Amino acid sequence: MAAVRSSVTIRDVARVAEVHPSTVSRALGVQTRALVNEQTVQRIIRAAAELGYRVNPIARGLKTSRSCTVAVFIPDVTNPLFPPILRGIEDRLDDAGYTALIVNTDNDRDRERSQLDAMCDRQVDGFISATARVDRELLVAAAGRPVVLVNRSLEAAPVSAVAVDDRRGVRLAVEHLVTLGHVRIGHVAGSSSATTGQRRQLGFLESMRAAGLSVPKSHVRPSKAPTEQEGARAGGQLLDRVPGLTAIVAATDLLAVGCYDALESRGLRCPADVSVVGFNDIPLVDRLSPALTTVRVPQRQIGIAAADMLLELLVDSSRPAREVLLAPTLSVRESTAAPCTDRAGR
Amino acid sequence: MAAVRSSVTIRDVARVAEVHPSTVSRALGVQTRALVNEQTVQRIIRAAAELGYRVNPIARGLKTSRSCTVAVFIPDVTNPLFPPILRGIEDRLDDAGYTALIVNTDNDRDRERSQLDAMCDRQVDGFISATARVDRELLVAAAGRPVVLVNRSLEAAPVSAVAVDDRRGVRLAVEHLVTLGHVRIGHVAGSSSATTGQRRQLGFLESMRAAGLSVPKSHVRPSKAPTEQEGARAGGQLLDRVPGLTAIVAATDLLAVGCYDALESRGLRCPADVSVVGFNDIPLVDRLSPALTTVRVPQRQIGIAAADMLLELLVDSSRPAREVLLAPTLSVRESTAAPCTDRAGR
DNA sequence: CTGAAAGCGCTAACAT
DNA sequence: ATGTTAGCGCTTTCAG
Repeated sequence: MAAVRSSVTIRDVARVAEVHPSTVSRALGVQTRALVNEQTVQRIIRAAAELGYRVNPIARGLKTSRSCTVAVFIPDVTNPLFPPILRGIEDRLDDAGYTALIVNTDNDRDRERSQLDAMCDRQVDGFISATARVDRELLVAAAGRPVVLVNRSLEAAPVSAVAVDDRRGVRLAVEHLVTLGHVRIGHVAGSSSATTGQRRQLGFLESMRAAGLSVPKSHVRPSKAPTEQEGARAGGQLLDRVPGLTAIVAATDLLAVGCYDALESRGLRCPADVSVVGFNDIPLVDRLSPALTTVRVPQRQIGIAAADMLLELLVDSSRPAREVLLAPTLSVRESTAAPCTDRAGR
Repeated sequence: MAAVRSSVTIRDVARVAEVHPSTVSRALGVQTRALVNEQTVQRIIRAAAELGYRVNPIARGLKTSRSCTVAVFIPDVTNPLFPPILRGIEDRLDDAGYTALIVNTDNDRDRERSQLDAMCDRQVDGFISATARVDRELLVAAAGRPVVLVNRSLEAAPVSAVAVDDRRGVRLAVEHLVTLGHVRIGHVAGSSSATTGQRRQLGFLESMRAAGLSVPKSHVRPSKAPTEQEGARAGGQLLDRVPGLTAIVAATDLLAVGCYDALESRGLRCPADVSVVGFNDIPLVDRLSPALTTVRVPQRQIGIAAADMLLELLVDSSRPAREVLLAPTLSVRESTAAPCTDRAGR
């Protein structure tokens, strides 16, 4: 009972249980337990508990070259998008006895490369990557270890992935605006080098068309980074160049917040003059003024699903790659309203 | 040059460099390099590079019982307070060749205990803990490995710690309010079981006294958790029970946001009727309406300092424990203003 | 069903 | 300055 910490080895247990160390190993392993007499198993388990034995994963890892460890690549924990995903991943991995090693890449290619090497050195059993850029070579470098992508996908190679259904999310936003009576709707697009950015833009074009609305090129403005500054810049361009614009769908909450700034600096009000919809539903956007209408993404579920998928691959790495899309919902708040019918110069 | 991944061992390098494996080990170790002929070192390094050799930390760890790994305990990554701290820790540890293992404890005692065991099993070299509760026994269980506390301290034992100077932070807030002309100032206190909660409350009492202001018991309301709900509850009590209250210092941003709710539900305006000050300066509080005046905490610096401290201890575990307090600053925004001189029933 | 033996890749005395 | 030897704690053939 008394858990005497540290350095009780398998040999100590063997001595007490009066068996050979290898028998202890067998008795304590879930897979191999069947190979040993039930009586003996009990005796060994009792001895182990008595001594406070705990298996040493390092030693085991050296022998088996498995570490029960998974590398998780994200751009930056500090981006409020990722903590819930991370939490989901960690909780799930933890249940399965795995530990996550978090790597912040800042979307820096060199950093990604070197950390990938470092993680391989540490013998991680697999990878979950939520970074914007996923080079084929990185996957190759994963050296046959399973990889699950989050919010990204790779056309070039069949890699398992989990993501929110971006197109559906944008469709919810557009349909909401259309129902309110909006016709001239603009899109502040995310980076086109990110899968999410591409898909959300595609979703925007699709659902506008489905609603019978035209989308001249000028209605879509790209942003370089999902920041308030970029949102203000791109949103501002939209406002300046599209006469009669009454609504903006932003690819990201922070971009949407930037649109607030763009509106304010032009003396326009939200939602009276222009409605704004965000994407992600990060903390506190429900308390802005106006509270942001946004597409809610089940971040934690995404993390859980990604971890589940990786765990499956860890058991059977031959499983075919598949992509899971999770359904978003729309949180309607104060930043969207019916368009004002009588507008001055706009 | 060609980095052939996987399983190039020290023996392969030895073969190519035509030396004994142990010489390779010495030549590649920073500490032991001096013991071997410069020429030989060069030859070995070249051979290693050629073969794409990478040391196997698992094997090394088994031998040295060091893992170049550090466990970081936080309540929850999802709390916006922690990501910047985490980032600071990870960046610093990474520079030193260490990897952080993040544990979300949810302030759950059992979870903490079991994870502590798990981390010991994984042979972490040290601990950084930012959890609210730090039991002595946990430290004991750390089994002699160095520990650094973040935003916490332990009277009972001499443990190294890094934190923001809570008292000074609250003093900045109180002095700001006093300068604006406030006299009846209330405090929504954090959990008294957390060091930060205690210190901020102490700081409040101190600085009120220093300003010559009285603080009846009714001016301080405790909260059970740093959430908006608790802020609304405790802040509401303050508003209901303290006639003529014109300002609230909250122990946390989220508590402050809760105070916004309490004000609104009573038909009071911020800052016109009551000023509110928060603590931490988490993302987006600068965009609330009104933008929250709050004590800015150098989170990332705290993380960096904690990692530095642990790294020192890792080098020399006999270093005496010390506590480092980092200076906060005040971000004055819109939620504070001079008190209204003519007020109706309040 | 259990014991014996070997070895994962590395390091650290000890010897030369 | 380098080689020899032993072994970290565990798993896994292979025998019995």
